[in-house]
Amino acid sequence: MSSDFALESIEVSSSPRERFVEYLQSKGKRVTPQRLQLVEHIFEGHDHFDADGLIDEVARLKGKRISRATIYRTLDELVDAGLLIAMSLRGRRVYEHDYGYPQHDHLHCKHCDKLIEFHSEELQNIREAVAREHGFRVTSHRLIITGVCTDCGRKQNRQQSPLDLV
Amino acid sequence: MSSDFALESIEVSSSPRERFVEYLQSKGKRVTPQRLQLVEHIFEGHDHFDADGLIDEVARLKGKRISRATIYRTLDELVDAGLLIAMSLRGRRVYEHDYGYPQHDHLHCKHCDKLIEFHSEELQNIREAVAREHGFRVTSHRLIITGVCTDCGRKQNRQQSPLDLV
DNA sequence: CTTTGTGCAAAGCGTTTGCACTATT
DNA sequence: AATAGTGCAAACGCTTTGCACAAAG
Repeated sequence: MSSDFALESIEVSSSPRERFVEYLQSKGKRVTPQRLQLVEHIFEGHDHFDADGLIDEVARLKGKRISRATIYRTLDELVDAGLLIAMSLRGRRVYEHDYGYPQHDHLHCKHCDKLIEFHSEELQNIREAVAREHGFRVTSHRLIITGVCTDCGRKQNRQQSPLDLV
Repeated sequence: MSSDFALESIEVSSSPRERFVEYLQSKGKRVTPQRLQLVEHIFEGHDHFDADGLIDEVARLKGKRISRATIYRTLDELVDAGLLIAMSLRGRRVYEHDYGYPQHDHLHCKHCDKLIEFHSEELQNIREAVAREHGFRVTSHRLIITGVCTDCGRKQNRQQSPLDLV
């Protein structure tokens, strides 16, 4: 409390890699090159991705080869560790960074599949009000607003999405 | 325009079966016993269901036997016809009545998988505001609030859900 | 009679798993 | 040395599809 670095203990800003290592150690799991390479790659910038895309990207990475199985297993661990959030979109799993990101929801363009983030304070209130009303203990929510983004709207939206499944 | 039944063309309240038949005919599709049996069964009361449950139920129905393939194909048609809405939950498709139901969203209990419906007027406003802000043309939205329902909460929530995927 | 729908079984797609081998602890 | 992780390929669960036969228009 009276440390020179008191503020640091509130504003811990460790890297995703560090957080993941901590998590692994706290669970008695091992720190492997594959796991490290994956956290680092995933947090090098791109935000929304699926396992398949990741497999492709990682395939042409310099380091150790990483198998499909390990990628799926590591993604689960990153979700457990609170570094990633998973959601289901068109029947496949999509991941996004959780660590260091403010709570948000998504606009989903059904033409180009793009995800646009937004934040709404009021949504939090709705969530609480509804939960209270139904005696429900909330752990999370997911709001996806589906439609057509500006770019695709301009393209006169020629084709219709075959299946309107959100 | 000057018909005796001008009002009827605004407030048509036909049954799901009638609507489906209209839809099929308008598309040049055929009205088959399987399709009719399915609409009727689906709109006989139960609200949220998946293809598998439907297959089981239909299996012990008196009428014509209906194959898995036909059930999947007909569900797609019912969605196209605007009678059902499909959503993805834990990686599987779940359907619910759209025809004759007011717009609503869901609380999803991750223990017992129950879906509870609720309606929020404010959510519509959020939706519009966000869309306007991003130049997005909205066609639909889906809000799922995940947590533990009253019943499961009482049972001291012993076990944790293995995968927190919404 | 033409054309679409059905049932079957096989294929597809994303994800998971069993197992022998490798590597971390 | 003991135990957990990896890669591989096979298995899985849900959904879709190709094809020959049946039936609606």
